[in-house]
Order: sequence, then C-alpha cells, then structure tokens
Amino acid sequence: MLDIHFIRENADIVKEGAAKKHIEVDLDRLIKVDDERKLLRQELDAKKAEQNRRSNEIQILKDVEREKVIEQMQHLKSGMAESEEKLKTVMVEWQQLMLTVPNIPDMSVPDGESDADNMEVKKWGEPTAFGFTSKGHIELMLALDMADFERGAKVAGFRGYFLKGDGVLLTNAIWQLALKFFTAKGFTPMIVPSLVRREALIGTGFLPQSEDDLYKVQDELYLAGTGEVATMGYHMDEVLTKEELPKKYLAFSPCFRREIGAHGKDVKGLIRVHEFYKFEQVILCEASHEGSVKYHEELTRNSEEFIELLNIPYHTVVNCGGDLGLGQVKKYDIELWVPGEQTYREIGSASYFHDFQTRRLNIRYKDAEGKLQYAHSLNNTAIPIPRILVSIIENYQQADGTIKVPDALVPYVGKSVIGGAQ
RNA sequence: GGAGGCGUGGCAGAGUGGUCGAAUGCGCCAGUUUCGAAAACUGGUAUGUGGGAAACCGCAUCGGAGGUUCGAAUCCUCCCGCCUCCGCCA
Repeated sequence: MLDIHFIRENADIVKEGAAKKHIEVDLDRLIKVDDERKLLRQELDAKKAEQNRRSNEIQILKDVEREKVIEQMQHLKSGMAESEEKLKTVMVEWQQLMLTVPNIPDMSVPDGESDADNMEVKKWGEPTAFGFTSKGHIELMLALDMADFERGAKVAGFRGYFLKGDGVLLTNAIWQLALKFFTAKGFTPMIVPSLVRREALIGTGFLPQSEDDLYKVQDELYLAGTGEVATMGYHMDEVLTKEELPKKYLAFSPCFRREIGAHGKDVKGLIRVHEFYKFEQVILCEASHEGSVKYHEELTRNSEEFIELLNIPYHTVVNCGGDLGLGQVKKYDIELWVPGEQTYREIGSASYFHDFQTRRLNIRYKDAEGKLQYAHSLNNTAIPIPRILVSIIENYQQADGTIKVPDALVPYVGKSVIGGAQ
C-alpha cells in the first residue's frame, strides 16, 4: 500500500508506474473518493465535537434544562447516523481502491510485458556439455527410484509426486547445506506456518488480487504459497527498535500453489508442482532506498553464491515491469540451466518492496529522532525443493545413468555418486 | 469438543456509565545536585488523523467489529487471542 498523501501529490508518477507494470488502476476515481472521504470525515468530526461538548453540559444541568438538551441531542444523533452511513460506504470503496494501487517500479527496471522481456544481467558458467545423449530428470529419477510420479498422481492428483530413496537423501543434504550457508550469513532460521490468515496475505500483497492462486481451506484460512507470508506476518503490528534492524530470517515452510494460470505448462516432472518446500530469505531494514538496494543485491548475491557452491550454470535476469508483482519495486530472478530443456529455469526471485508491505502489515520502528517509520522489506528464495533437484540431477548426470553428487553435498549425502555399484 | 477466567499506555497495574487519553509504580528523556556517576528531587514522556506558518485546537483509539445510551475502558452481542480444568490427540 502506498501513502494516500503520496498518491495524491504524485498521481502522475503512480500512473506511469502502474502502466510500466501493466496493472490497471483507476487513480482518478481513488482521488475523487478520497475527496469525499475527507469531506465526510470533517463533517462528522464537527458533529462529534458538538456532541462531546453538549454531553459534558448535560452532566451539570438539572431537571427541565437537562431534559431539553437530551431531547436536542437525540436529534443531532440521528443526523450523525446518516453521515456515518455515508462515510462507511465511501470507506469500503476507498479501501478496495487503495489495495489496487501498485508500488512504483524502480527506474532501472526495463520495460516489457512478460518474463520473455526480462534482461540478463549476469551469467555464470557455461551450459553443461555432455559427451553422450543426456536424459531429463524424470527419466533419471525414475531409473534411480528417486521419485514416483504415477503414484504421485494417483494419491495427490495432477502434479502430485513422491520423493524416494536418494531423492530424499539429496533433499536433506540440500537443506543441511542451506541451513549452514545462510545462518553463516547472519540469517535466523525459522520454521513458519503455511496455514495463514487472510491478513497476512493482504499484508504481503498476495490478496485480494491473487485469490485464484491460493488454496483456501475452512475457517477463512489459506495455504500460503511462500514462507514470506508468515515471516512478514511475524512482526505485524509491532514497533521494532532501530538497533534490532536489519532482521534477517531464513524461513522454512511447505508451499502450496494452485497454478491456475499455468494449466498445460510444465505438465511433467518437478519444475511446477502444487506442493513444495522452500527456504526463503526475508529482510526487514530501516526505511532508506539505498539500504533496500544494498540488501537486495546482498540477497541476490547470497543465492548466486549458493548455486555456485553447487556448481550449476545459471544466469540472473532483471525482471521487466510487466513481470513485477503489485508491491515489488524491482526483482531479479535467478535461473538455472536445465539441459533437458536447453534453457534456464527460475529457481528464485529476489524482490524489494520499500514500505509497501510494512504499511499493510503495520511494521514500524523508531528512527534516530524517535519518530515512527515503516520499515522496508525484502525477500528472496534461498532454495526450493524439489525444483532445485531438476538442475542438479540433469547437470550432474553421467554417461552410465548415475548422478555425481555435487562436492558441497557429498558430506551430507554420504556418498559421491547416486546409482550404480554402491 | 465441553466448562470457566482474562485481554487497559514501553512494562507492571488501578479504573465497572459522565472533564478518563486514562491513577500509581517501573522504565525512558531533560534539568537540579556532583569533579563525574549513582542516589535524591523537579519536570516531561502514546498513536493515528483533520485544520493551522506556528502556538495550538478538533476527532478517533483501553484486543477487533457491531449495539444500548445525551454520554461507554466500564453495559450487551459476535469475532480474535491468551490462561485454567475436562475430553481427544501426533
């Protein structure tokens, strides 16, 4: 959410930003509704002031005088009820409109409509070359009994999967390495809820826009698509001290995505699934653009380093305006080489939000002057399971169908090759 | 799932219909004192919002949303959360 004062004073900038993101927003309507809101508010405040004044008089008055004033007050009251009703209607629309106003993308964000327009900013390693005919991760994993997709579909439906045997060992090894790596970077590990209330999803900017992407369960609870939701909700309605910032969390959680708009995409394998597990980096920092930019680069670099540790070719792209979410100011995607598809596939997204999320979540801190400020927030994937398995398995496959274990993972897997003679 | 209790400022804790935005204590900030500090004393210490150049003034906020009343922290309803006991359970 943006500050209404900011929106009013910078309507043109906000409109340009929305256009760059290809998000429709009716700012003129919002400003008109806001005018009405202010006017009604002032009217009502004046009436309440009158009411307060007269109520105090009533205490002192006696008998007939008192009865007279009370009668007058009853009149005033019915007039107020009308104003309140009007204001309530206006506020409903005001709230709805406010939630649709996107954050403004950074100047450095390129124009474009979709992920096809994202621009490469960094490339690391060369696409893996094989001296043999390489296989896809599905074939490899099935042959090594690391996963089961047929039974996955039988039990869990479309996009269901089981991880098995060395698939689980490999997963566990990645988690161990991630914990060690990211905690060494100063992140506090947390296991966070996936089952969350609506407030946390509105606060992070997933609702009301993306209702269709979320699983909703009974009792107005939702299954979050990322640990970011609960981790940001953690400090909801809190006032932090300047000294405890930045807060750096490494959140682990199961993640659930309906992938409603993705029917027919990535129908097989572990690239796109409804249920997965993710370590997520989340940062809350002081309210400065320079600080946000600094931490954004840091978050991105952390993930790049982790991938370099696994020694998988990747590139980093800066997302174009049309590929940015409502609250995001700027976003980098890190994409790993997938030999089976001869392309890079996203394994993580690093974004910063300025105070867009913290305004909605009411997360503040006291600055050096003792003034309350909304903190800034950022997040980036640390590592997603099982998607990361795709790139590891495909890039590390060997001619005999076995899979070499990346050096960094060997201590945690307990062997250097998956498959073949043990 | 059943029964009961509770939710007040940074914290502790009064307040059960009328100058209550809220006693008191602690904490915090400033001053006096001191070579300096501690102690003591004095004063100040919520947030949001509207108006105003400012001083200042209005409105709102005692978990949240409604309601009763001229007037609600206080009474009523629903919701959320916490605690205790019983039941169930990994």
